[in-house]
Amino acid sequence: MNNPYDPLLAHVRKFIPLEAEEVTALTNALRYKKVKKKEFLLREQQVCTANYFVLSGCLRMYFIREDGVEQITQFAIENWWLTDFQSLDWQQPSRFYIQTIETAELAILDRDTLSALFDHLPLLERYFRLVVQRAFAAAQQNLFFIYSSTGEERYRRFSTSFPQFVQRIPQYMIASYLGFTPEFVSKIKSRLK
Amino acid sequence: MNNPYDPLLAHVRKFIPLEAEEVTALTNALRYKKVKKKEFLLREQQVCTANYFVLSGCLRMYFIREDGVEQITQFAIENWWLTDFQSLDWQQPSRFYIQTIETAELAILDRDTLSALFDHLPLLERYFRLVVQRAFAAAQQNLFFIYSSTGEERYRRFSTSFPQFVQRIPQYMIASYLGFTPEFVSKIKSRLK
DNA sequence: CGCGACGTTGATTTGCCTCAACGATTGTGG
DNA sequence: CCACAATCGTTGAGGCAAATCAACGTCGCG
Repeated sequence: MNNPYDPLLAHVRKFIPLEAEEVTALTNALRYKKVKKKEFLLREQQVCTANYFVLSGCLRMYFIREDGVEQITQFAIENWWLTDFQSLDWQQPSRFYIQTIETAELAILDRDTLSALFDHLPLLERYFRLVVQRAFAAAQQNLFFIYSSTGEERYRRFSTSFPQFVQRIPQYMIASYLGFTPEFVSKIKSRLK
Repeated sequence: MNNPYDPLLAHVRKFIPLEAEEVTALTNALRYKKVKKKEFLLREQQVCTANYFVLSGCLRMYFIREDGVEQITQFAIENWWLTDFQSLDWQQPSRFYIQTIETAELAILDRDTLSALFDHLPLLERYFRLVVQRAFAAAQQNLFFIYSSTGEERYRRFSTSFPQFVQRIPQYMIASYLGFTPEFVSKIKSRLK
């Protein structure tokens, strides 16, 4: 009964009920993949073909600014989906990279498989509607953070709201996500003591 | 056959097919409202109860920063949905205001009505999944803009990508949305000539 | 007409970046 | 197991983009 997708099945069940045969259909649609640290799931210019669910480990999504600096836009830890919808929906080349920060175990849903699965399991539309809605709410929240007050304040709120990220993720990546330089984060930290 | 919801029905049909009786069900679930300039649909601390579709006119969503300045996070013109999902999903007090910029005609879907409608019209889950997915992609795109290059460049990209906004919306609101002061926008514009 | 809302322009200030040098830690091959 | 390089974090000096503050022009509207 134990299978590697258990965290995902539990996540789905938080939103919709699942019959035994539906579990089978869903499980058959998934691909399992174990990925080493710093491997890429998506690179700039590639067309994104899948949605990634993190069973264990940690991912980041980022793009390269014109000045050559990496700009992180999202992290994903256990129980988060990550993909570039802009590329996935319209099959356009992506402007983003998706890369593992730590060794990770993933449940992968390919675009075509998923769209077939929806016809079989209509309630899954609700699950993904709610998941994307939640992600969108998080993006709105993120905008709220970005524009609230000073950089120092922003760092303080981030590290109190998401201490699990501050522990796991290197400081220069936190800096990138918050939109400033590693040096500046360092100076903020020394000021906070 | 002509009814005020036509733009919305057309929008839905871009994503899913609609039978005549489904049109009736959907239409019965909607509320029509004509709203004057500068009226509020949501204020800070209120719990958001509905999702708003713009039939005509223009809305903005914003919050008040700690220093008292209004920070706009989204605009909505014809054929866009706007709501605070964070407040709507978990029935929390909102941190945002939603206000009309121009006189507007709205199609309103109340939270409870919508959830009943989903059981009746399962395909509507797909419609909203795709709409929210599209909104989320736009939010990702917005983050990309925010962190790409300088303020001047950002203004330039915005005004070439969304000229319809620059025409309709007062300059100080564009400034707020882009995250800088009205004075600065003014200076950029003079530099661009 | 006169007032309030909006936009412009200039002088000054400041938050964060840039650049550079220097510890601390990690990991890797001999 | 050590030597050495690479990676990551810290600290300080100087610079720049955008904010702040203030004054003035202009338009629309009661």
